Amino acid sequence: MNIGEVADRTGVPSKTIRYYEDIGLITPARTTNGYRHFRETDLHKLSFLGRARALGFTIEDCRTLMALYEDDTRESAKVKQLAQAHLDEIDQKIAQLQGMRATLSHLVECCAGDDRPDCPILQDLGGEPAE
Amino acid sequence: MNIGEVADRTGVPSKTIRYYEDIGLITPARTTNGYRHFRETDLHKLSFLGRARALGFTIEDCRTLMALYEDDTRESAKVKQLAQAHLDEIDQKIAQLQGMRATLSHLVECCAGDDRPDCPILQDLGGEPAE
DNA sequence: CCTTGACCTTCCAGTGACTGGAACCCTTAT
DNA sequence: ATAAGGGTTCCAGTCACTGGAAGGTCAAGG
Repeated sequence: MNIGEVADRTGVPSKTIRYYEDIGLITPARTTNGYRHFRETDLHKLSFLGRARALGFTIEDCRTLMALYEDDTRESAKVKQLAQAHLDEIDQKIAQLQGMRATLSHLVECCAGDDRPDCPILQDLGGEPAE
Repeated sequence: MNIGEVADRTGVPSKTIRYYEDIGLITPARTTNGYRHFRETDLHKLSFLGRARALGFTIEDCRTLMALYEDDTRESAKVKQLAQAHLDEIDQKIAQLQGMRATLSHLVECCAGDDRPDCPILQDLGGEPAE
């Protein structure tokens, strides 16, 4: 299978697939004309990567997860630890965004949003405490 | 005032201050020895930038916001529009992260996390639907 | 006067995870 | 013969910094 079809079937763009080969996440075979030749295992790996990335795991996490996936003697504790750490990061990000959201939505509500220059958003950014 | 003190007082790192000058967000004066010389207005701008960045505005948004801040004839509607658009983005990000969080926390809960290899997290990433 | 240490300067490279584009090769159909 | 639609490599750009090297400046202490 060529890269285009793989991209279609896994949802991972060709560019990204080439990039993943570059950084050693996959190692597709080559045909005599130099084209990449993808087997089922490559498809499977790419789908795995796509899902892991969609869950927000970093590339390095994905590398580790793939290694664990292919290791029959793994301890599930390692996987769980990685996932839990990632979950904690997600929670932190959510909390940070919610903090931003709270401040910003308050400011947006306070701003008249008309043709006059008075603006509590700019006042706040300028250092005047918003009420 | 030199860059170090400005960094301390605004909370914006020296490196970042130099970067902001580089991209034209601030234009501090120079003393004869080549050191940057910061006035109160520069401090004020940097604090403004620090707060805007903390709210997650992009650098380009900050540029626009600063221009509006310094424009006495601005229409607050423009500021509000920018802030609202950013708020929408934040909401999208939060939603995306909460989606990840939901899936991941479910998987983490399902995983025994012991010395055995069985792991619903990897099963799911590998394409076997999680229950 | 010399040195030490804490500043400051510029410039270049790297981060993460791609993405866009140029320049070129291969295959198939018309 | 040629055109379309694949594929290939390689280089540059994204965003907002951050780290580090190599060197200039300044105030204090010996």
